[in-house]
Amino acid sequence: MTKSPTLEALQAPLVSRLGYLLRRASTVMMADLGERLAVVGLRPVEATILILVGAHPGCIQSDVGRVLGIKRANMAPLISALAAKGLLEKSPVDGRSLALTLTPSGEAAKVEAEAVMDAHEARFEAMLASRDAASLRTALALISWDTADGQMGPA
Amino acid sequence: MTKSPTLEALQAPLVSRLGYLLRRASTVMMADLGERLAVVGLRPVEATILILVGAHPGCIQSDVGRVLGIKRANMAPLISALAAKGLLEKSPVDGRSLALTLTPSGEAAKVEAEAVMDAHEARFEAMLASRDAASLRTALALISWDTADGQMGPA
DNA sequence: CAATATTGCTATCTTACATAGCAATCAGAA
DNA sequence: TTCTGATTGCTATGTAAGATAGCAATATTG
Repeated sequence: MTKSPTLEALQAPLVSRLGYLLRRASTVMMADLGERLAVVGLRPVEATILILVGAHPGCIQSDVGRVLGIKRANMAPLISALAAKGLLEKSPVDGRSLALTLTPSGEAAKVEAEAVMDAHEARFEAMLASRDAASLRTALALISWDTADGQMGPA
Repeated sequence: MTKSPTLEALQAPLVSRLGYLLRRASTVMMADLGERLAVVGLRPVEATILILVGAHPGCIQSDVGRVLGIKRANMAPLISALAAKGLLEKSPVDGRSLALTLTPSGEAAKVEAEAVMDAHEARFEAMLASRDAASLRTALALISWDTADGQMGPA
């Protein structure tokens, strides 16, 4: 069917590249996480927000956006959607900032999401030697914080 | 009473998560690569294709798409654009498949792109202990190939 | 040969993310 | 205090990656 080079051979010049592997691995994990979270009715971004707000009740919407690298413009409808689902509440802390809190069902969703994510991670971590897992975290953390402004990119 | 946590504290529940770090690190590296390649007038996907075709002259368009996880529908305009830029040539190998080859200027662009990517990678690899760099590749490769069909996701 | 699969392609939809701008509000300097 | 500039939430809109659907031509297979 396919002519000369096998697909393995074709990608040879790429598999040695760190950035390529990173993107690939990230895609694979995101896909897996997406599927698993869909069962609970959440997208990865939403689960992330629930976990973050759950860990810091009353945190400010703009701060959440800053930490996750989500722009104000995209943050607004995201939070509104979660609020509309009854998972979190917005309460003004001053004339402009909104403090976020999980509702009881939001708390429940957060717990579910965390369980899903734990299982998800465990599956992948099991593929790695413990030495590699440790180094992986070290390396990824170093790369992740390597931004000009210490500010993060999109979540 | 929940005071405003620092951004560092806010993201605490996330930095321990492998998938989160992966996505972040991937974004950081892609952003860097994007900027650097823009200088040469290429996007990451385009550079990747040039490198791949350059390493395997006469390879089939559909195979390139398969390896990079790019769907036929999106592959067509991508290749056409590179051909329109005079960087590669399509030549029918049978009634339906197209063999891809770099033009001389495509070859030049590929060399430039490879230089840019080498520098790009060196910069990030320099941040890591050699032990971590090695483990990082091992780990990423394992995660990357962990797909149901052995087929890759989007590039 | 007939049935099926593959390839390249166009058109279109969805979704993540970015930009622009607005009204309200807060904070710091004069 | 008052003026100025920055911040917050928000709406509307643009852009770009990727996915889906379907077509015509061709190749492969039973």
